[in-house]
Amino acid sequence: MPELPEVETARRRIEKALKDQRLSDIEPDEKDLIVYDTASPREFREALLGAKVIGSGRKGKYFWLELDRRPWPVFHFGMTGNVEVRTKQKRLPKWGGLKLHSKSGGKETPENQIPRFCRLRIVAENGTEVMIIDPRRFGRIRLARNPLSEPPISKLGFDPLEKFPSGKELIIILGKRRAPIKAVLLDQSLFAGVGNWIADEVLFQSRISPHNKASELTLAQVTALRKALLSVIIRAVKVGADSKRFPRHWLFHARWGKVKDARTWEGHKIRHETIGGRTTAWVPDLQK
DNA sequence: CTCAGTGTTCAGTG
DNA sequence: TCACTGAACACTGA
Repeated sequence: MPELPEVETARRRIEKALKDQRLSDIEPDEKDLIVYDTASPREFREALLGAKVIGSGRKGKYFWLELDRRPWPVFHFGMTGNVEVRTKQKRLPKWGGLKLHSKSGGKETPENQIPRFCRLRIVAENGTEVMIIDPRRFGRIRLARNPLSEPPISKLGFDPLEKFPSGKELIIILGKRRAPIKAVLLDQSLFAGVGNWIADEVLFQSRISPHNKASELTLAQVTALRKALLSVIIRAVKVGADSKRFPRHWLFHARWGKVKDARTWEGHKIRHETIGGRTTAWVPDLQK
């Protein structure tokens, strides 16, 4: 579920698992189960093998590991990427000699198997394993000498957990955009890390219709939007992107409810339609 | 069998 | 050049 909170949570988990460790294995060796944008799997492997992890970083939906030498690996989870960490003392078998867990559904992967849809395994010298899981394979990996200063990260806009424009600054930025605010919120060159559910949640909480042209929002609306954006993201990060711990009143819990045409939020009908190329859930009764 | 899906990129249009 | 739109990508689960 990779929007900013999920990516930030993954980054923290990976840093905790690998910090101060040397990397002893990267698998698979040659097969590219995940797309490498700037390096072959072999180059990627060579860049990481033997290097020590000294930290990590993130901007928007990208994150990277800081090593004791360059370049560094940069990750993007695409639509369905995630991470699984194992801190076993005993290593799993080598990739080539084992079958991936093939059971679908919520079944636990047996300890002696690699999880279904695992695309990359990073092993540290103490046996800790970090596995990138990505069913749909929209995830991307690249190498960068300085992730923040080169594309695609250098093209990102404001990360809400770092510097973020004031309401008055936002009015000016949005004033140039004729597209629906929903589409503009998804523009990573403006709001790095905002994804589909966050955009919907933020519009809902600030009571703004996703159809409004960005340039036509009032200062009061932009101020409310800004406040909701920061609070939703900060809160989601605080609970480790665990949606079960999102506040009860969030639209999130209702937007994909089970009964198809009966989804409501406190009695108000939720409408689903495509805006800015993405399915949008909103509450016309409340969002103007 | 068909279709939507928590993202990004690229081609085409205005 | 910029802003914007829609298709493509890969694959599962409803």
